[in-house]
Amino acid sequence: MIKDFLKRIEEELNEEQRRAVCYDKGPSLVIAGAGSGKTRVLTYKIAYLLERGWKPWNILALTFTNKAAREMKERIARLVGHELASGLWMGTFHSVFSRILRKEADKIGFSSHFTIYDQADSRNLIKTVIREMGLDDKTYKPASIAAHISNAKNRLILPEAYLSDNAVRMADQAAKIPMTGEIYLRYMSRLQQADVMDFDDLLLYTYILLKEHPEVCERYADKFDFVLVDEYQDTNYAQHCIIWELTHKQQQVCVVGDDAQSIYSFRGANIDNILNFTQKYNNAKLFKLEQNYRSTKTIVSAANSLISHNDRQIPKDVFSDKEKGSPLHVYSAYSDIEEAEIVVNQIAALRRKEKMEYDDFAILYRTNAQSRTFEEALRKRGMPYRIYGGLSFYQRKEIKDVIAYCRLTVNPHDEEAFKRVVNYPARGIGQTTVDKIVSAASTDGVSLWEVVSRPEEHSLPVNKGTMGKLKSFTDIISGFIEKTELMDAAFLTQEIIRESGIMREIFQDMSPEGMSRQENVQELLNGVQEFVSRRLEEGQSTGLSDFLQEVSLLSDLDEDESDEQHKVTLMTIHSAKGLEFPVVFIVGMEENLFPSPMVGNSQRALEEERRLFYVAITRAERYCYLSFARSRYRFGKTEFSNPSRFLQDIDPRYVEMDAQDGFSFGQTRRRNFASERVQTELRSSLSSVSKLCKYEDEDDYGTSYRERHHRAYGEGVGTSSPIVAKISGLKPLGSVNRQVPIRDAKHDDTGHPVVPSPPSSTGDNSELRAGMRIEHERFGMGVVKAVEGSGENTKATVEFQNTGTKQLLLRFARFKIMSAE
DNA sequence: ACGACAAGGATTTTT
DNA sequence: TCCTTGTCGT
Repeated sequence: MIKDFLKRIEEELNEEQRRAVCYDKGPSLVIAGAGSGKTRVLTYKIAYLLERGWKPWNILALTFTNKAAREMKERIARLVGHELASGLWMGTFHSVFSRILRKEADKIGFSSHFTIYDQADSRNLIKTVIREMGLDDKTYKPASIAAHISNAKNRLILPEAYLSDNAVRMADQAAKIPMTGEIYLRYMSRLQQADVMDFDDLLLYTYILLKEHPEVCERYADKFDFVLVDEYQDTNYAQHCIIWELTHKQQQVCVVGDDAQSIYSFRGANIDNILNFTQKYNNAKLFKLEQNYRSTKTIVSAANSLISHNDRQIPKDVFSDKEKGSPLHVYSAYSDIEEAEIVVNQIAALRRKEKMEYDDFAILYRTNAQSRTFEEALRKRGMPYRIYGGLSFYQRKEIKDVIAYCRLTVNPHDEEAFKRVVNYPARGIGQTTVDKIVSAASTDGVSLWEVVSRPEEHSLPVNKGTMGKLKSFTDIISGFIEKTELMDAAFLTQEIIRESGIMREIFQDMSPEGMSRQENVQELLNGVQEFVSRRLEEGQSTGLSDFLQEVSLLSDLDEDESDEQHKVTLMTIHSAKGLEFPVVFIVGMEENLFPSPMVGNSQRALEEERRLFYVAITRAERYCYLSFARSRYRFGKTEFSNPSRFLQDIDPRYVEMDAQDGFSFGQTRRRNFASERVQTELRSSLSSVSKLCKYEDEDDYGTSYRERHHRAYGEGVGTSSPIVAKISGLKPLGSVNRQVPIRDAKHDDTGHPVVPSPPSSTGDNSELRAGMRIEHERFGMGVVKAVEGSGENTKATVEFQNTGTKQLLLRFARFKIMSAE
């Protein structure tokens, strides 16, 4: 068994990768250059440990995204089987820690059903606190205070320490926000009061738990015999410290990352974690994966020459064995409109000459605002495209509303959820009433829910009519709470949508925006249903609380690959990290845009922008185009700009200038001033043209009617375009998904909640034997590997063609037997 | 309590 | 420009 695996390692990994995989004699740092097979090393390493007899439940693997965790789990399952892989402790920092925190919740003053505030909730609460303290929210800007607090949490500074830290005090004084510490203190106690944590708390409290309860710390440190961390360059101080607490005793930790791709400092990531790792773990072994399997020699060399301008980095020599390839092309455009045209022309030319598909191209930019001109240019040419960025699925109002009801049901003390839905749909409970509730709550030191469910005891000064309205609201929520034990998440969510009045509110609005809201809610219901089916098959609980735990830490729904068309990709460089494309256009290479003007004089910040550029270049497999515009429409008027200094950071040997116009780094040339009016006129005529043909040839266009409406109404296509893609595949409204009968549910006897019957399986599955081929409703075609257990607990191990090996509880699994062989 | 209008602000965003 | 936020009037 292990022999086979070693042979596989021999065949599929290069020498350095193999060394990194097989090293298990202590801490190690794997510096993985761009495109060097980082994920491959991580997955093989975990598989190797399993083959060597380490137990999956003793291995902890941490990632930053759910997607990364999921993909890695799948790849490991393919190597060692689903059975072993499913026992791994693998997930995002936040999801793994929230799991631990729920288990140990009583030790840190929370219940195991605590809910989670997203950034908006947290900001709202901070705003409330600022106002309650009588401070001016022009001086104390909630967003900025929230950033200060988040920073403090990421650096493990509690309110008490914050208040007594002199350096911090001076800094806040200088910034004219001396009360920040007090706001922080109140904010924290308010969260605890509501039995809620924000994203940063999931890290902060995990650290506190480990520090204040040595026996707990020891338990987990002993449990996790091996800890692996992906994207280590993006960890913050808190994450670093937690990892240290868990690993310093056993010293079995492997962190993987690339310091050259550290681009999230604005979210607290600290590049020093990776730079100083070998000092912190002083016998740590360093591996460098330097062979790039993605890009041409020229692209790799160009990227190297760029990044060599950074001082703070781990020396490495990334190289490629691929063809030399063509140089990076730099285009100079007169305007942003022309820049877009150049890009679009180039796409057309390459498609023709090199037989490329639209999805071979990516247009990468520094800021989302730049997408528009490209969108218009692509649309004008009838080229299909997809824009990532903008509002994610779970940030849409209608989704947040439903989730807020769910949160309130699971944790009625959740303040932000309460405020969000107490008057939605409108039930005549206005701001004044809410203010009274809040004030009564803070006088008595209880939650809003506590006040409204026992108004007499907390002397709530409202009139009879309002009291009645509050009563009917609490009755609705109490009704949901009673059902949490009886219904699964899918049924309860439907119930919530129906009984809360959200359905009436949303499903009568037939405007295009209304339709899209309906579809989103529908999509959420499908998601809950999928969650429930999956958990049933895996024999796990399916309550609303379980669903909420998962969904609170999800940023977007899974991408639906099935109806994937060939489309040009438009996204920010940040969101392109980890991806690759045969052809990459990096646009807007201008001073005042990239590097961002926000970097100021900070060397550190400038180096991060340079790393961002490095990330952008290294996304390209074969061709990389850079472009800048000498004039750009920004904030309503035309601005002139100079080429980015970063263009000079690339060794000219790897760059080719656009023939028609070399570029100078001096002043913008005068002809641009002369053409300002022409540009403006051109712009308005173009936009009117594009208005005229807006809905023409819809089917061939990148965005559908609906997608454009999302944007037009500020709902964003978003990272959500996968969702939009899903939506367009949905049935028109009125026909409702069979599994989630919103309409039909009206006829249910809602007065008597029942335990839902599990999804009916397609027939008697007792016939199932190993070797049979089946077609599963969601997982597709598969072969039965084994059947074990009896009666209700009969389980089958099935190897699916595309989705890996899964264990199914026959009682719940939905599949058809295709053949006996 | 809600719609209409004005003013101000405007990176990047894995959880 | 375009989006969010706040104020004002009904």
